[in-house]
Amino acid sequence: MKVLQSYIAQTVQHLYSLTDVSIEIQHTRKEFEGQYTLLCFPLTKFVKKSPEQIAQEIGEYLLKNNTYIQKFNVVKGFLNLSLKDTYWKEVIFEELHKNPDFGRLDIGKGKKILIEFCSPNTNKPLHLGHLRNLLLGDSMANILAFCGYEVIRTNLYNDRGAHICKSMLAWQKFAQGKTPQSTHTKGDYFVVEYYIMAENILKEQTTFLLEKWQNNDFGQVSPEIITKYKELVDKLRQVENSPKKDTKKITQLKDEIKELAQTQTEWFKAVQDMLAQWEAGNPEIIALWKQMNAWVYEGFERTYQQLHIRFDRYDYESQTYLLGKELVKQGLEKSIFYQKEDGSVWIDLSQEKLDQKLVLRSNGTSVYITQDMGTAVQRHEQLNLHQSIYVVASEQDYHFKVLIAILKKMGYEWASRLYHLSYGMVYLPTGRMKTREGNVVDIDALLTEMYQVAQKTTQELGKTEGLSAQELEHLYHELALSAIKYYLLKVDPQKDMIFNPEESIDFHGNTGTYLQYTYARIQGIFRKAQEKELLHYQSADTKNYQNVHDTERNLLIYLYRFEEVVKQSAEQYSPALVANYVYELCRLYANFHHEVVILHDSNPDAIAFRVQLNAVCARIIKKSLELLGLTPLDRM
RNA sequence: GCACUCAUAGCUCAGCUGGAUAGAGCAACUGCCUUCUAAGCAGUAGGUCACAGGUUCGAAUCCUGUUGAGUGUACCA
Repeated sequence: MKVLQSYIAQTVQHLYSLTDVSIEIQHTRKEFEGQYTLLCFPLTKFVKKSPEQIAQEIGEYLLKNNTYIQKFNVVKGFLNLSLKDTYWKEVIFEELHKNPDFGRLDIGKGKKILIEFCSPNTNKPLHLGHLRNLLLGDSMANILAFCGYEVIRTNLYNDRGAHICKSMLAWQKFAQGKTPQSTHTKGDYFVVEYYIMAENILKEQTTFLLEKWQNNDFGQVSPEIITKYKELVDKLRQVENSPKKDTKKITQLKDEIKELAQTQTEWFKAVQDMLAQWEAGNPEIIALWKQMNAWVYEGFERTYQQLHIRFDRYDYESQTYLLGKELVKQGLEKSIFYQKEDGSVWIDLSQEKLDQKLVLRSNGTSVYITQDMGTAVQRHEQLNLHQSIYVVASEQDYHFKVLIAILKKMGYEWASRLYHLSYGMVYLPTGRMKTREGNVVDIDALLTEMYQVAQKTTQELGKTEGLSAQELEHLYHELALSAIKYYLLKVDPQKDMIFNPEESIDFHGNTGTYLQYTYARIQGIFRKAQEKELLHYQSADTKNYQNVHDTERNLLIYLYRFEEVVKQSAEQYSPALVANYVYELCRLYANFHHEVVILHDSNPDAIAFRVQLNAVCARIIKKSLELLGLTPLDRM
């Protein structure tokens, strides 16, 4: 396409003496004859002729002067060009066939890039939301590495804070020394039981307290809290009694009241007390904290292994949450931040339309954003990074806008290269997942279920003769993974999506299974070739092959786009582009496979060409699958 | 209230960043296993690209407004 573009640029220069015009070429739509189409409309601005006339003139010139042009036709302002078989064989096929690394780029050569993904709390098993995060991060890392970047994969564990103390406190009070080992439970599932216990106690105590408050029984509650409570209740009444019922506002106010009551419960105070002890370094608390987190990490590791996802490093919030305070101090001196009377520190981002933002509490402790500032600066200084990518849910769009704006204001030149790879929510057909309501799909359970479906379907089809039990197990697991991974990755990251469990286990149509099936068929051809002793065709000369079939040409054109797709997916941070590409490629292969017989033909040149084309397809599909984090399967 | 994101077939999603008659899969219907894997292929049916304006040779795509949905919103992480 680039070659063609330069030919046309020369033509335009020769015919109209124009140099700096954009030459717009695209692939010809199926309904029309030809493979490439030049849009002549843009040229009408410079040449005082109709687009049809320009198309005709360029077409005639190219036909006369370019060896690869076979014929052309003009529809309105579209110049459709058909290229000779020699072009497909000698230019396109040659490059695809001779370059075993086709698609690999060096746009990231010498650049170090850090990608942070997953970043879970250490109090519950990983669920569907984490899965989308993990898959996006993993695939993005693969794609960037394929583009030449030195990629560092990191996972930031949210391992401290009140939410962690909740499960610790519940364990301390109720576990009677039980452990994951003693109960034969996976660590993350073990810990979440205590987290849920803690949440329930908090809920019970809150409800109890609210009932008392409604009857004006405030006990020892401080006057400020009482006034605040009464204010909120008044507001709620106003909204409820106003003619247009703002349900969103009502639930918001109700939540605020609940939160207020929560802070007055015994349980909440005990949690806060534990957090304070943790921060003070109480050895007993620290030991418990380490123990419980270790259980969770062990559980997480098993899930990562199942998914074939690895990290190069782990960051722990407990080690980074104090970072950033020094930066605030420096920024205060440079008047990037300002201090209020109560001692809290703020930044004014109203010029960026992001309002005022707190960066240090009045008691001098840091908030979430302070920590992120510190972590970003530390990473860039220690690792000499070119860029950082944060794979984090779209709920935090605002947070990352603020973070990047602050770092820019502080004068870090790399701040403009921080990128928030924001991905949309994963909903169930029944709505949003909520731990409390128990409609959470967690990764382990999903994998188990998919494994069973893969097993059942495979057994019903009965095509796995001769495979050992171990090989079968591998097959089922990889099929299950392929289905899930592709299902989540094919959707544009930034869009919210609905995860329909029934649809995701469907193995027909636009699915990961289909991709694997296509790949397995390709490999099947090579097995057959070996059986029939036809493998010598792999290195045979294809120069004499005439009459390239339509399906072959379509494959060549599409295979050749792989490089462009890789580049785009890296630039747009979207594995979905690779996913959709490889699906379309598999469809074209199925087409080819259906239309021509690869291993039987009266013409040996045809067999040679097709066997070699088959090999190129195998390579590009394999690479695409790997970029998405799927393990290509030779048989299924 | 304000900010950001989204709206395409009954459902789930594409649509190469402004190009031709908007594409797949699922679900429904019809064909195709005596040649390389039928987890497949071919076909039928299904659309006011939320709505209304604007920009221009040309708009699902860009701009403005309206409606609807989601998310966030100053001492939680």
